Amino acid sequence: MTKPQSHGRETFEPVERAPEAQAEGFAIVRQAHESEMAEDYVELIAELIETRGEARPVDIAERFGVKPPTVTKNISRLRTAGLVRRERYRAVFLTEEGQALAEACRRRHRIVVAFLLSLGIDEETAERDAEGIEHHVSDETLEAFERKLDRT
Amino acid sequence: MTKPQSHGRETFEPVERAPEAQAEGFAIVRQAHESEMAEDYVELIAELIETRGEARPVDIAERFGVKPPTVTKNISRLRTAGLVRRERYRAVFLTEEGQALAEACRRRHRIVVAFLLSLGIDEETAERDAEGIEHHVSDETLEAFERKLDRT
DNA sequence: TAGATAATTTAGCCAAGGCTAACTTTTGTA
DNA sequence: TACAAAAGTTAGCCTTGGCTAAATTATCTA
Repeated sequence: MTKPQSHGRETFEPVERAPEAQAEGFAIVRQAHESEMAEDYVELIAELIETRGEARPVDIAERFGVKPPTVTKNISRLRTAGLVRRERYRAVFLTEEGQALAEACRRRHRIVVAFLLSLGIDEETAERDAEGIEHHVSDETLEAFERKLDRT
Repeated sequence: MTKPQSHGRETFEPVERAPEAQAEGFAIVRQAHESEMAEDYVELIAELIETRGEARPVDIAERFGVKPPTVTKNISRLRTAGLVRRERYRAVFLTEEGQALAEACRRRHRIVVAFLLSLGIDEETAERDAEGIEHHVSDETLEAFERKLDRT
């Protein structure tokens, strides 16, 4: 089934890593998961405000494929985190902090998508994979993506 | 702060996507999160068995940076899922299915790491980013990574 | 402008995956 | 071989992020 391959480490024994280093890596991944919700929301909210002037819970729910009560709950978490400002039963807006985060996330998202496209991946797949990948791309890796793009 | 860039879409308006397509993308990401635990565990268990003959909960806990009770709980979930076989108070082993999954995950992991290294990213960072990224790489994207590696 | 419809929230449920404290079993050694 | 230390489990707690059903508020339209 798995045809013999031959790039780099493929044939080496697994890289030996100190348990603590490995544990730290998993801690980073767990942490990334915790900020994913916030990042996805501010990103989408910024997009909705830009394209239609406001971000309504009903639209957020539709885009995420989630029910309205879930959005209400998450929005209130974002409010607690200081990323979002709003009045009950009204549309959602971003605080300064929320805007800054959204800006950074959208930039990263664009870079990841562009990078995947540059590998010859189709748009649909690039967009979907980027959604999951972007939250786990370190600054170093993002820079590497940019470098590759610039010399295309 | 953000210097003007110029790769691909960077300067375009956000890609307009149908809400359903976007929702499906997020559903896929959520699904990936649900299988992450299983994938990380079988991957590590396979590694431990290979390097020291058995996978003990205490070692699994250390590598993940997690407490033993968490490992017990998750192992029992894997058992329910048919990925793992074991007796109480004993080391953990993989079922056929578990081994197959571990094999696929390790292969994917190696490819992602090798690909990041090929971009000039340092080992430590490549290893850490791969940990998060690997679970969100589609078959198409994995193939694209392989193609790039093969022509290096 | 009143009443129907649409949007939002509240309350309460669930599973996942963390944790600590306390208990049991296994292992290693005096 | 008995007992101390190490490993594993159990019980019970917490937060996150889903859900449904039902209540409330806003909006649209006849």
